[in-house]
Amino acid sequence: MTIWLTNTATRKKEEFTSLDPQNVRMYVCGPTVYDRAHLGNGRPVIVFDVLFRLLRHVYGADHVTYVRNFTDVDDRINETAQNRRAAGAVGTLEDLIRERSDETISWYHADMDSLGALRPTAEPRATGYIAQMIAMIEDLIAKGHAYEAEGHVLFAVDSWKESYGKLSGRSVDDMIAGARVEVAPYKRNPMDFVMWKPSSDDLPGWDSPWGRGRPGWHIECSAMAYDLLGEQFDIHGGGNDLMFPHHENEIAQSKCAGHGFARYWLHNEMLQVEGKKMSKSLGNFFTVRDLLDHGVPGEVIRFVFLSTHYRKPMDWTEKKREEAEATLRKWRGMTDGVAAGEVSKEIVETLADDLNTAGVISVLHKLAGEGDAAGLLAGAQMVGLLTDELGDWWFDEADTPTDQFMEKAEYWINQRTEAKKRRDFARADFIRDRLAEIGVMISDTPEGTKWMLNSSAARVGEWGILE
RNA sequence: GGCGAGUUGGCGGAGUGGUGACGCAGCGGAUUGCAAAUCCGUGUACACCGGUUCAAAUCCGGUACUCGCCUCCA
Repeated sequence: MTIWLTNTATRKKEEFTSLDPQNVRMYVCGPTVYDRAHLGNGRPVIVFDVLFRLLRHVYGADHVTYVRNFTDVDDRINETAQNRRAAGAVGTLEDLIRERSDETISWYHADMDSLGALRPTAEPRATGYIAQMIAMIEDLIAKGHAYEAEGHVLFAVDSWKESYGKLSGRSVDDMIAGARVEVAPYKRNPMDFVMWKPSSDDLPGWDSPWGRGRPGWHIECSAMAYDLLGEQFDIHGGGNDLMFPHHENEIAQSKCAGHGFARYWLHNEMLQVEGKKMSKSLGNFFTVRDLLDHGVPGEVIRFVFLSTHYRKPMDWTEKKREEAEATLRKWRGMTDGVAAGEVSKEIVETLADDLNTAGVISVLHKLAGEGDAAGLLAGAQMVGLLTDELGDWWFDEADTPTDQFMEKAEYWINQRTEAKKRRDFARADFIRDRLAEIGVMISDTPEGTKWMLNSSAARVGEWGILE
């Protein structure tokens, strides 16, 4: 089985080979834990979860290391903590910062679990690797790739000028021409970026050779990847908005420290909402939790995400949500009580072709059309769909929520059957429509009336509307 | 301005040198008290202009348009 991946570093689809098939290593940039994850944050999580599953399938579940960090050094976290302290919260600033990060991480876990994402092998927090970052910065200074200025330590892009910008296809000179960089008199080159910056007393800080301060954003990934994955590893992933400057800076730091760093770079395209960029100003900004709370099952979100290739912009629309739900409802019904078969070769090959998840869904449709429930289930589970964990939103009569609900439902279905026998179709249709509102979906079959429960119905359990 | 991605039938979305993927919707039919579901049937698609080729939606060049990044936003 050959896996093909589009490597941003070469702009080509390449055959993937691992440095060590016994331990395939992948690093993905995780969230800054200042607030709930928005829907866009979910995309790389699902994309790289699928890759993780594929790698585990090909190399074995115990032979893949997947690291995804939590950035818990951030001014927005500090701000929340400061506000809480001002509002009378007890504890030191560090405690309050920790509290904020902890709660955000627990939300993130809950939300991403709802999308059916496996937990990575390791989820390091930046604050746990300050010593490693300091050591790396010292090394870069010693090697002449970084310098201290006014309490800051900056990376000197001129010391790496020939390679800086290669990943994102820019040159230092072009970027300076654009000149959208922070003006700071102490920078040798305007493109130089901060690896360490001083902290005032009301900000979190750690002692360092350059005084009490905190790390810049990029150094954490270089340090953690080195510590957890070694000098060189297989795959580095993230959203394509991170390509520049974040990934470019990671590369500069790590390569200049003498590390081989990542061999394959993967970037997912951005998410849009109804054709537009999701942003607070457009009023189309929402979190994963918002959707879940509005009754959109995590599995439906996952399906919609998988239906677009990861290198294309993905448009979240209400219509896609509806179609995804209808498809999943059908597949869930078809595979209910069925044991998963073998994952078809076609599924794995399609997935291995640069994570063609949309193609996989096509194959799943085909299997469904052929009535191959066992194959459908196995293939879907390969990409994290139709799993037990994501099935809570859907269940049929075999999984009746309560005996009372069951009794009520059967009572009214019998009432309807009686009405039908009397040829009182107005009464029968009334009952059917009300039951649908309550969440009981009826269908008459040659074997009698069957029903299933749609837990996302508007008035679940409101039997009063029938009486 | 610089860099990058994209443009496929009503909608979504694969594919990729040579028989109209697929899903949804639509239309016709079967079935049904009516529905739903299911089944059968049903579609002169590949932004535009050149080029290469026996053959291009697929390769090459250009144009237009859309989107993203260049601001510690995945």
